[in-house]
Amino acid sequence: MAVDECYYREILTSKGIKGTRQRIDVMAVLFSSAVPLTADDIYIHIRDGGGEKLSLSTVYRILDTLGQKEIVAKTGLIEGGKALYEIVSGVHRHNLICIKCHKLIPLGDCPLGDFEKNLEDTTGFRISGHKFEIYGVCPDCRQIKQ
Amino acid sequence: MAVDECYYREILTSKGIKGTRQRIDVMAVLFSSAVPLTADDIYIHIRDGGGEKLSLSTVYRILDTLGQKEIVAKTGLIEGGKALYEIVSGVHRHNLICIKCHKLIPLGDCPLGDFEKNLEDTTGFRISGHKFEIYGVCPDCRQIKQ
DNA sequence: GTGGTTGCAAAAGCTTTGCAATTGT
DNA sequence: ACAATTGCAAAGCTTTTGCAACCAC
Repeated sequence: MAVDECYYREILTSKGIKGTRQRIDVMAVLFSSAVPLTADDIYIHIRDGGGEKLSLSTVYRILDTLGQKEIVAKTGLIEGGKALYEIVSGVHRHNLICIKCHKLIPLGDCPLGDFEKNLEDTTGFRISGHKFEIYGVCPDCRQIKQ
Repeated sequence: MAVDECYYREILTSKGIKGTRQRIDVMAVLFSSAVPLTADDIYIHIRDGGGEKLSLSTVYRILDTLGQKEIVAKTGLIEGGKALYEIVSGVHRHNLICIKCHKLIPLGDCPLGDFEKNLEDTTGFRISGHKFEIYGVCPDCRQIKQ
């Protein structure tokens, strides 16, 4: 995917940082994921996928750097004790998470626009964003019924 | 507050676990807090407050035990790398969090009941709960304007 | 008295950091 | 060429765990 690669490199250089192989790989994984990922998820994905050389500490450093450039955001949520990261994008996504099989289903719309607007008026906060995850049991796991 | 103490002890024994000094202290701190707390918050509060003897690992163990008894819940959110815990209550609470000073303002209502009901119908999930936190800049920090 | 709990210290994660080697511009 | 970035290993966190001492029932 040379096209994507150029795109990611362009984003990086436009923010004044180098377009390294490792940064591009991390961005590619995050951009192609519908759900937030842990640093370890990203590390495993790149190591087992492309076969590129990469260390876990580099992933952490890249996530931190991309966070400062507002390309990536730490979600503030944890999964199994690990922090979750996602691409910052105009599109607003939330997930439906199965508490049995841990499947994540991305939801299309965000129903919270009006609520936030109302909140700005009543509290004086300038609202910059929110985290919203819904938990339940997915249809498959309901059938298994254990 | 002997009254509260009896109340907490009663909750514990009704769940089949012992009403120890440490458990009662932890419950007292959590019940009196409007916002979720870290294990360390609770530890410091008890150690510096009542002067009772307590170790941090005990706080973690108590939070785990109370979690299994569904008296307390790990929120799934992190604050400065530490997990947050809160009392499980029928009342549904969410927080407005200032990204500058990290103040947490509890919000009264949960606007998500209808949304969840709708989601159950369209996805087949049985929804059991959700996490919802809103981020922004509080009025104080907007004035400082840095 | 007895089993459940605690304290302490050590271990086990996740994440960060120092430093020499490497790489992108 | 040079500064930025990476890899490795070690350190720094929070959280968990083993075990002897202790305490609520």
